[in-house]
Amino acid sequence: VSPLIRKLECGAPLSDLDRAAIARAVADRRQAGPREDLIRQGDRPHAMHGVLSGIACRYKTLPEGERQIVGLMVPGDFCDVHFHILGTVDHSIATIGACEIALVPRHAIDRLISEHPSVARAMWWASLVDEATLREWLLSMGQRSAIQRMAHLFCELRLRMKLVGLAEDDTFDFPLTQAELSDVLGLSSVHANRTLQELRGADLITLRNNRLQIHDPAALQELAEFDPAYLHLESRQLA
Amino acid sequence: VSPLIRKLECGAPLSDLDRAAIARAVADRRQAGPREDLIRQGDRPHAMHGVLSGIACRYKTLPEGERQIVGLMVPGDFCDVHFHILGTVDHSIATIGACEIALVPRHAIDRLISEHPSVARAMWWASLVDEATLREWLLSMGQRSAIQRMAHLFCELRLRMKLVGLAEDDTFDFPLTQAELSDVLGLSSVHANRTLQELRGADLITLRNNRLQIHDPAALQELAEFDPAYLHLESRQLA
DNA sequence: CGTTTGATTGACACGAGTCAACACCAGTGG
DNA sequence: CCACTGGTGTTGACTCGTGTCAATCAAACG
Repeated sequence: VSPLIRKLECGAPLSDLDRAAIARAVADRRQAGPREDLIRQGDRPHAMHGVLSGIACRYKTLPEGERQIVGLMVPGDFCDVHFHILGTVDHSIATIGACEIALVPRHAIDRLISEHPSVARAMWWASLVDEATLREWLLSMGQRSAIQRMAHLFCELRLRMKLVGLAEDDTFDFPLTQAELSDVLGLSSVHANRTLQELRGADLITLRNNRLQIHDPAALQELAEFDPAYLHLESRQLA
Repeated sequence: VSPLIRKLECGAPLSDLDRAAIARAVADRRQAGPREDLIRQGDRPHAMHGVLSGIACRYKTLPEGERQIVGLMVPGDFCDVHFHILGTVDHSIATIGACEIALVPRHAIDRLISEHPSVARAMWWASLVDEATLREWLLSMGQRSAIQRMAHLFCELRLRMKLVGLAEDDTFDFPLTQAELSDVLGLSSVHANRTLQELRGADLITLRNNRLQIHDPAALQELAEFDPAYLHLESRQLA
């Protein structure tokens, strides 16, 4: 099954008809290379993007070039459910590694939403979870130490990947370079490197060949003071 | 006019009928004292809150008690347009100083939205602006220095207050204590104090008796690297 | 092969946190 | 009227987490 459907099913129960309609809407796909901008700040996007494989990110930059990644999209996530309301976009969206992207034209979204209320509700749920995640990241950034932030991110990604069936054995693809990881966490890349080594040294994780393995999820969650409530999973797919 | 109507008008043009419907929906008011929790993490709120006067905040806390304020609501802002989709709430909402709060029962929201599409669109616009603001705060937290963060916050509040007509002469109510300000910015209260004094020393602002005056908005914006694009104001009410 | 990109390490600097003391109120109650 | 209080703001001294700069190393790649 498409991860997009899997993800939406977490937000609302879907009928076979709903699922079929989603499948039709996301039939148009394209491959995107690594580090490719999908949407640039100021654009007026005409289609919605959904991530089928790989990881994409939202980011904002400052005049001097400092970059902050303000969101990660894993398979199953939509990038821009609602941009047409705001006219222009206030941030950019780019792939991290290579990605497969579903393109949903505006009229297809509109039809999907108006004809399938459950799907509309599920997409609404997903965007509220995104917003809650943003708040949790802000909490992290403001109050957690570097190592806690990093641990917290890994805990979050573990659950999000698990949700779409991509985290067997607490191991999943993690295509971010350390520089990108530091842009997510608001650290310098040097410090990100040292923090990563601390986590490795404590035998909590292994990161090799763009695969991240979490050895002891419970210990990592305790270190991070991770509480999954903000993901609103309701135990539908946890473990 | 109610600040709630003023704010919504920025998101979509409203007819007299729309305005009257909003006015009816927000007719039920209550006074809230300072530092009063309106919604607690885990609650299932049954009514929507709108701020009529004063300032309220969203916040999250860590087990050890560290608090991060993840949003400020000024007059005209709704606190929880959409909570019913998610069941429980993942953060708390509290007043800062004394506030006047409009309470809108669930059924009134539903009716407002279904019978007045322009209002629905405006509320949607408002919640997308909230989300964009969250992203900007995350950028601030990750990449801007303490003094830039503080300057940026003041620039943002100036525009948001102006939007609802509450920032004559670039001066507006600012009821936050320094401790609360530090919870917004992710600083210690000592450092917040010193940063504030730096801004005062540079003759950029005056903060006295819970009133904030911005002497030189342009200079403050330059210091903060403030770009108002994320507020999506479209020059409807700027100056 | 050289070239490039990403990871790693060390030395050092600096922004921000911590702790503790003190000042300045606005209430409050004796 | 005046001590006493508790909350808030202010200051200094010191610590420590993170950033910066620069060199080196490893792996990928044309």
